[in-house]
Amino acid sequence: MDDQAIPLDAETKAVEMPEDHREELRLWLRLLTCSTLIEGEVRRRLRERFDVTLPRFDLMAQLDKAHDGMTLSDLSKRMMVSNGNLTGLVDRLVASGHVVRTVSPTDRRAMVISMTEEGRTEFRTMAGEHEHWIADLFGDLNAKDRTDLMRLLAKTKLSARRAIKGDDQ
Amino acid sequence: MDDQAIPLDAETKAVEMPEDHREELRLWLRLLTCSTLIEGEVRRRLRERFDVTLPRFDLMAQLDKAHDGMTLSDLSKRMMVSNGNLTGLVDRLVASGHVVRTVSPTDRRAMVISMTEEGRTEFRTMAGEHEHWIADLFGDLNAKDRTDLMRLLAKTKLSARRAIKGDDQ
DNA sequence: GCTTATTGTTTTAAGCTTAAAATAATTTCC
DNA sequence: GGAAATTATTTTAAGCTTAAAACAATAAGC
Repeated sequence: MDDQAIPLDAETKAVEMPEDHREELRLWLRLLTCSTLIEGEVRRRLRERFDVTLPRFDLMAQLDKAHDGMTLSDLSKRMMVSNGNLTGLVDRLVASGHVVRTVSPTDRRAMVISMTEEGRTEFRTMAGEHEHWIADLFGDLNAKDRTDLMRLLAKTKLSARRAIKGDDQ
Repeated sequence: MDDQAIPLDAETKAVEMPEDHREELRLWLRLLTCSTLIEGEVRRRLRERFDVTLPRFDLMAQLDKAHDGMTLSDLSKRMMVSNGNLTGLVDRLVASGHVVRTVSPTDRRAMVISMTEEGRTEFRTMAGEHEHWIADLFGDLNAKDRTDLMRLLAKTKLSARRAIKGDDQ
């Protein structure tokens, strides 16, 4: 009866009442929606305009930054995908002539993946347009919005990493 | 030679120089990283803890909100995935006893998907833990951070929708 | 009522993704 | 130098995802 009348301090409340985390849930759903929405559109345009998939574009984006190629493991870490996934992805990019596989001169287990000349040229064209798409998709955010969002996402990333790191050791 | 010495006003600059959109690009990559990081962890925990996949969890989350079931098309719109995708997803959830298919009484083309009693019970357990995971993952954000991020993501979502709507009509 | 267009779903083919197991080469440690 | 552990990659099996085509039922326009 008196539940609502008795004021509780934050500590007591945290211990005695089941906490309400709906706000965080809504935040997560909104973050996911934004991400899904933009990613889907980028996928659609990459296919429509260049007949390329997002994973292939992402892989080439990594290779474009590294001048002397990268090993599968490096790519795997950077792209946050499994090694097995990359095997097939690289197969298809080799078949289409965008990248080549070479055995590492220093480690015979490792494969070094590098872009071909044509792959690089084609990627740069795609990347140029891609940058404009992103600018357009984020076009209604002003300079302050962008700075604030950047900072908050950085904080979110750290928070998530902290939660992930801590959960099994 | 004098390029750097001549000051240009914003308008002139915008027209004559290739614009630099690296900031928006970094913003997008950071948004995507956050989303991927959290989503990956949620997937991992759902599998580990309940042996369920994220798409199945998401589908059940939609059904849990709608008391009298939903048609495939409704689910497709809400979940932002293709119809064909849902066919297989529902197949598997029917096989595991979480949901049932019934033909719509008003439209013989439409299938109404609804949760079974056991499916609902199991989902609520999962949803309860899931909410805590999210609260933990976002745990380092204070109340103001959350409000600000919520607002900025809403703005981003609108901006993206505007850009998507406008691009082919 | 009949034709046409629309809507709802499934099928198909291709590609993406993962975890787990298998394979191969290197490094570490006696 | 040889056994054991680690590291790099591939294979496998299962599931997710999409676009496009096929199919089925309903709605709209005459």
